[in-house]
Amino acid sequence: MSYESVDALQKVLVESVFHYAQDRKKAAGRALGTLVEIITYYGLKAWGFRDNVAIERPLPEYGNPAITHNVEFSLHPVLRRQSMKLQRFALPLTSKKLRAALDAVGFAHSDLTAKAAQVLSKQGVLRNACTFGESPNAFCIVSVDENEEDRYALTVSVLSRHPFAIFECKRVGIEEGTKKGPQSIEKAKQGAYVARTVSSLQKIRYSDGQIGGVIHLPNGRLYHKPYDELLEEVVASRDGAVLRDFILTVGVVSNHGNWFTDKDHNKELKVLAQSYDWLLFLTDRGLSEFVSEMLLKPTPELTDAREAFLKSYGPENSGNRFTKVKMDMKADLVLRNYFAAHKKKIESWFNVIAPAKRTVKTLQAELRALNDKDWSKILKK
DNA sequence: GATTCACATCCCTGTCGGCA
DNA sequence: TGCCGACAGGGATGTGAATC
Repeated sequence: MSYESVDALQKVLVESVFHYAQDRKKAAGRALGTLVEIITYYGLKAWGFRDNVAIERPLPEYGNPAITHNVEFSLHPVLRRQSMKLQRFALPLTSKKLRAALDAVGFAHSDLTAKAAQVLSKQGVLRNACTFGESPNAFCIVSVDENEEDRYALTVSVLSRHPFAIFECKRVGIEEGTKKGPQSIEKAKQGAYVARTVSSLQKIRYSDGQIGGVIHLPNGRLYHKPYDELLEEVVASRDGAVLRDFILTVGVVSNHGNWFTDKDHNKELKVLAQSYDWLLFLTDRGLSEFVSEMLLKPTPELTDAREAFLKSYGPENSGNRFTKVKMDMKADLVLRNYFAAHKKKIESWFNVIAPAKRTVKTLQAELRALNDKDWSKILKK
């Protein structure tokens, strides 16, 4: 059985999983939001950005550091990287033990202030993109690559504090009893505000209705052009003056029957589309295919993910082990394999709403181009 | 040293009611 | 009917104290 609409699917989750909650629909909606985040995160990993991704980092507004926003996923330049293996290792893996292991392989980290964290718990729950050290300009994350019995392979990455791209996920359900909707779109506007305030490349409206882009250069000049043209120029640039504070902003919203048709995008969708550099729609078909294959009609390759999801909810759950941050180790492995094995199918789950006539492939190419810049040179002022 | 718990804070999602 | 402010429940995360 496949579900055409996410609303129908949400109702199935209400009955089958969230029957214990006071507000069953709200709990199911929250869980669907978590699934959109997980699809985005594991998608980014499959695209090759695992070592670049940080989760829920505070990001200051451009030129206004007094206000920061926690950003769901941010992609940062990798300044240093270290692969390592732990043999005959007893869990839990804490940041303290990790630092001792780094000392043993001669990886310098004294410039980073230690941050306590649990990389992998005794119960086999890992922390994705676990941050365990920070400095004014950089921070350090670790990923668990492989595990066999008591042996673990890890990758430690020192990332520049300033990201080159951010991703924000939003999901909005339909309000019961309304024909047009949704009303709760006000929440999605919060994401739009963040998208418009963090990057040095800012949007202005021309009198003819077109959107222009403007960057305030270090020499005091305002450099402006039609937005799409300037965006393309910045992504292709090697000039530190335009790249240093630039952030490519990407929104990922889950599909909703009332939000748009091929001919008509409603007002709220237009707000989002003109706020992010890229706005991706995770379609009903995509989200329902993932939920069906993982939960409702589970395929063997996702069994461990299903178990982790079901263990995470219910009146007697002992902590969530299926979120973008905390993930069951077995579930993590099957998700990584699934997203790597079905790249093409998963890309087809997304519609590109903005920019017009572009594809997900182009977004990947832009992210790779940004990642490949000589950041150590660009970030030197 | 690791784990558990309480608490605070923030974010996500859904709904209600007042107003024009 | 559309818009918007306000509120509420659920959940994620960080911190620090207590406990194992």
